[in-house]
Amino acid sequence: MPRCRRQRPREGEAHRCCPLRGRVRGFVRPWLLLLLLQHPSHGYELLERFGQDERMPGIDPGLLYRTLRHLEDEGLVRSSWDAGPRGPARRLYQVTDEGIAYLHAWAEEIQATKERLEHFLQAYRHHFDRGEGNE
Amino acid sequence: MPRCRRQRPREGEAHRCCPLRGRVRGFVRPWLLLLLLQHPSHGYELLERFGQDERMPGIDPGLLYRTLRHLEDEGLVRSSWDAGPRGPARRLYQVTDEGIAYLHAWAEEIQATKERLEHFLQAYRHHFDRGEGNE
DNA sequence: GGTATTATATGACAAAGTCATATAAGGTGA
DNA sequence: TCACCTTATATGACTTTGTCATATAATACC
Repeated sequence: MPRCRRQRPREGEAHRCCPLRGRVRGFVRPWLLLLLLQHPSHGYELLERFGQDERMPGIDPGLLYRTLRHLEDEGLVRSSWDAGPRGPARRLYQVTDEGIAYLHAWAEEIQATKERLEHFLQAYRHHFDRGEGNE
Repeated sequence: MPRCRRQRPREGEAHRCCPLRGRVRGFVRPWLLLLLLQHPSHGYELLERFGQDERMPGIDPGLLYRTLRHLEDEGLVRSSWDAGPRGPARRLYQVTDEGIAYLHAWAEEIQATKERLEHFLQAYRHHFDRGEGNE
């Protein structure tokens, strides 16, 4: 795999290859909504729920908490402080009606994206299946 | 659909809703490599090829030209000036061996992403199929 | 009291995408 | 010749998404 040549490594450090390269992005928001719809959670728990299933995208804590805040700013989720059975209080999120409408729109978009990925894979396989024997 | 509340509209203009919202991104580079592999093109032609098929993601000219340059910086494509039959000279791109290796890696990643999207859609449908009758 | 765990959060930055606009060569017609 | 259109490449300012490192604070446990 080629390394990124644009990003200069920091002083005294090995070159750190761009981790984004090779990953389709923009998929965290609908997952958060769906997980919260399955049952209301706080950030830390969502972090664990994301980590448990490898079929879900990995997530960075900073991104998770910031995304939750954004979703709340936009009225897609609502939060309330909850003094759990132990540990510090946590912010419990749940999806609003607007959030559900948003999720439906997202699901359609994801369906379309899935079809585009399928089209790509089909074109990709077609190219290399045909080319294999001739080159 | 909810509107973005973070982005302020410009003076005298209607609020312009975030077009990114609701779209899975990060998919332009492999498409460029595959299109160029099908046959070498210059930027303007790629722009048209992207526009012709709705199963491909839309692309902005600025992003296209910049992405081509990045791919070249990274050694994934090579370019040469080509004085076409008419109009100004254009930069003709073709994929390198490194670019092909990169595309193969991308294809695996896209396969995995497609499966993650399927998993999302499945969980989404499962949630709403079950919930529909009860609410 | 000191340390680990639980929990939320911010700052600096990289990467991808959007929108507007600049620049320039070449073709065409008045 | 000049104005204007098409073809073609490119840059600047900005937003959004994601990464990595780190800060902060309450609670639990020894």
